[in-house]
Order: sequence, then structure tokens, then C-alpha cells
Amino acid sequence: MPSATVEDYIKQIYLISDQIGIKEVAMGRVADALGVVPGTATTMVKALAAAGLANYAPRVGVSLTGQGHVLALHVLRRHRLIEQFLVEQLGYDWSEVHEEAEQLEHVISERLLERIDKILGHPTVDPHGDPIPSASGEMSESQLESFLQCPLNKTLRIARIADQNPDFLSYIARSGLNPGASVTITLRDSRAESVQLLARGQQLSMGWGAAAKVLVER
Amino acid sequence: MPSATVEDYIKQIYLISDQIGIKEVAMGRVADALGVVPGTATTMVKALAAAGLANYAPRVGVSLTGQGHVLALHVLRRHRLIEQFLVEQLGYDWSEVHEEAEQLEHVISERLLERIDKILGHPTVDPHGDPIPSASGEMSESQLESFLQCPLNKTLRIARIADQNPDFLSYIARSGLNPGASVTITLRDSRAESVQLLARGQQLSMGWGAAAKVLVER
DNA sequence: GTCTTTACTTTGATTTTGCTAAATTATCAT
DNA sequence: ATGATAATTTAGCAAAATCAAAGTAAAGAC
Repeated sequence: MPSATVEDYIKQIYLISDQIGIKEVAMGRVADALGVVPGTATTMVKALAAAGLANYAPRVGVSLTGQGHVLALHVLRRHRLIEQFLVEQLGYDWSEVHEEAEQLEHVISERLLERIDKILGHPTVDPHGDPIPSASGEMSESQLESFLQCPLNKTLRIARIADQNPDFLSYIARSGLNPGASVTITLRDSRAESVQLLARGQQLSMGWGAAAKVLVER
Repeated sequence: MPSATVEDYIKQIYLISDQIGIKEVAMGRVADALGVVPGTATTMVKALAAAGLANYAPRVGVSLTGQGHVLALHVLRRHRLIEQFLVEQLGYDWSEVHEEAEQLEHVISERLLERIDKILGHPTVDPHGDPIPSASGEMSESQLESFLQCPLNKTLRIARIADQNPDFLSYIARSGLNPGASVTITLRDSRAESVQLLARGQQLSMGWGAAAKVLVER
């Protein structure tokens, strides 16, 4: 059985690769995501490669093997189902479940996981709007638009917040931009890299970076 | 923060000491309980002593310090609340929750624990009838009698099964001797070390060892 | 009272995961 | 090209938790 550390590495490699849309992930990014020094990441990734979970090319980066990919989806499934459970059944706020899930995902049994899945009615997204892989490893890949691409002056529904940073999430929550809420983008200024929007009757403005992390659907 | 291993050692030392009613626990018992070779237990217990959690006397045994005692009760609280939660909210059978709780007890946050405690209505015993220490470390110490001490031919209520062995628990569950069920002891033969009893209308017989682990109240 | 058995301790090695610091390679501006 | 800067790898070390095997002490057998 893979250790919690191995699972974390595999999960982060998957997430980074997915986020930047490139298969090969640079070691620096891996080290950053795991909060370790680069040398540690190199050592660990070599071990992952030796275990058949990843392909490692020195000075190029790391990518997941088929086996690694399967593991990543399993870990993600655990993480996201737990998040959903904490919100739905334990009264947690959606913006504060990440840390708890981060711990639980490594020790929860398959059996408990499936029981939670059933109780929640087999949800397909977690409280942040992140898709939950099925037990067999499929994931609904809907194409959402971010605040940077979506049309102006239309009422849209927040579908997903693509970030786990507690600070950012609590800002989003306080601004009433939870998944499910309605927004209208009123203005986008590419020179100022700024977006103006209307949510809960309030006028807000966000920078490019933050705006890119909020995904909507019509 | 103590590691999962440290918590396990402290918990086992507490349980053994409680069970045999002696403060000093022999190293062999510790090693057995944790499933490690004796040398490992010696090393670990020395580390516990160095951390101020236990007192260690070579070739005599180990006992908990005040600090160790507090930690033991915290771990036990987590373990037993989780067991109760799994049974009450997740539909687990009381005889099969131990393993899962064994893992979860080391990673659950104080916050989640208190939320579970609240949802369950601050229970004082877990599904096996084991008492749950309060957040401040108090534990209701009711004096129950085992099948070996209780009066004959009276209807008694099963209060607690003082064992975690899955085999034994599932035998108990199949025999209808769950905590809360009713029984009558019909005969006790000390030469044969055997107890005859009536539960769910069925006649059963148990040996001394097994009978000692079933605790009842009137 | 010696001897043997049993319980326990010590020692040295291993695995996993991390670190620091030095060495290497790549990149980019001049 | 060349030299500076940044990213990456290598090498050596450390802590936690384990084991195997050898040594030691205590307890009971005769």
C-alpha cells in the first residue's frame, strides 16, 4: 500500500500536470507543491519511478504512468468525497474542509468511502465544484469558463473555485461567490488586468490571477 | 504533536494496565499488544520515558506518567467517539468498527471530533459499551459484573464486551449478545470452567475466558 | 547451589522521508 | 561565445520506527 507521502506526491503531480496542461512536470513545481526542498523531490520522484508510478527524466521532469494516474484519481476521489461529506453531514463550511480531508484521505478505508458515497447520493462534484472521479476512475470533464473568458452582462452560475488556498477561499466565501451563486461580469479591462462584477447586489473587482480561478457556467 | 506510533504505545500501555489492574506493565505484553518484537518495544518505551510520557524500569516494566495518562484518555476518546459515529451515522455493525477507528483516531482534528460528539449527543459509551472519556478527561467508571460474578437466574442487560478481537466480537454478535440485549445465566460450573446462559431464547455455553469478557448490569 | 529456560535488553542494520551543502547543467544577456 | 544566474542533481547526513541476532538477568527445576 502506498504511503501517505507517495500519495501526496502522485496527487500533486497529477494536479499540476492537469492545471498547466502539460504532461511533464518540472521538479521545482513538485517541490513547491509539497513544501520540500528540490533535492527531496528528486529523491522521492526517483523512488516513484522505481515503483512504476511515474516516469522521470533528469532535468526534464516527471509524468505519471498509467498506474500512477489510477492512484491519483483514487486519492482525488477520497479527498473530494470526504470534503463533500464534511460539508453535507458535519456542517463544515465549504471553504475550510481542505486541511481535514488532506489528512483523512490517507487512512479512510475503501468500505467507508463507498458508504459515504452512497449516503451522499453519488455526488459528481465536491463543495468547491471540483469533479469527483468515480470508483472506476472516470471523471466528468465539463468545460467551464473562467471570469476571464465568460460573456459580459449575463447572469452566470459559479460552478467551481479552482484553488485550495484557505485565504483565497475565505475571501471568495465572504464575497458570496460560492459555487451555486449567481454573478454578472460587468467589465473586463485587459490593460489593467482587472475584472468588475456584480454578486449579491454588490460591486466587486478582481485581478486577472484571482479571476482565472473562478469558473462559471450559464 | 505525538506520532501515531507514540499514541498507539501509550494507548496500549493504558489498556493493559487497566485490564490487569497493575500499574507496571511488562515489556513482553507491550510488544505483543503492538505486534512488534521485544527489542522494538524496549527502544520505543525508552523514548516515551525520555518524552515524559512514561516511567521505565528495566526488567520491571513501564507505567504512564500524568502526562501519558492524559494522552491515553484523549486517544481513547477519539477512538470510541469514532466507533460510535460509524455505527450511528454510517450504518456500520458494532462488531466491525475497530479497525477503521484505529486508523482514523490518529488524524481526526479536535474540531471534527467535537462536532461528532455534538451530533451524537455527547455519548458516554461506545458501541462495545466501553466508556468514552470526556473532553476534559473524565470517564464514568461504573462497576459492572462479568458473566463470572453476576447472579444466576436473573434477567440482566449486556452492558459491555471487553475485547476487540473481530472473531470474538462477531461470535458475540451472532449469538445475540450485543450491548443492550437481555440474558439470564442459568448455570455456572467452576470445575468445568463453563457458563450456561439463555439469550434470544437460545441456550448457550461459554468457557471461563470468554465469559469474563462479557459485562452485565441489572 | 548450579543449570536451564524464559524474558528482556543491547547492538547494528534497514527503510522511509526529510534536510543541507556542494556540484552540475541549462539559460539568457551581453 | 562567455560569464552570471537560476534550476536541478548528487552526496552525505539525520530522525523515526522497525527487525534480527546476540548478550544478560532473573526465576524456577532438580
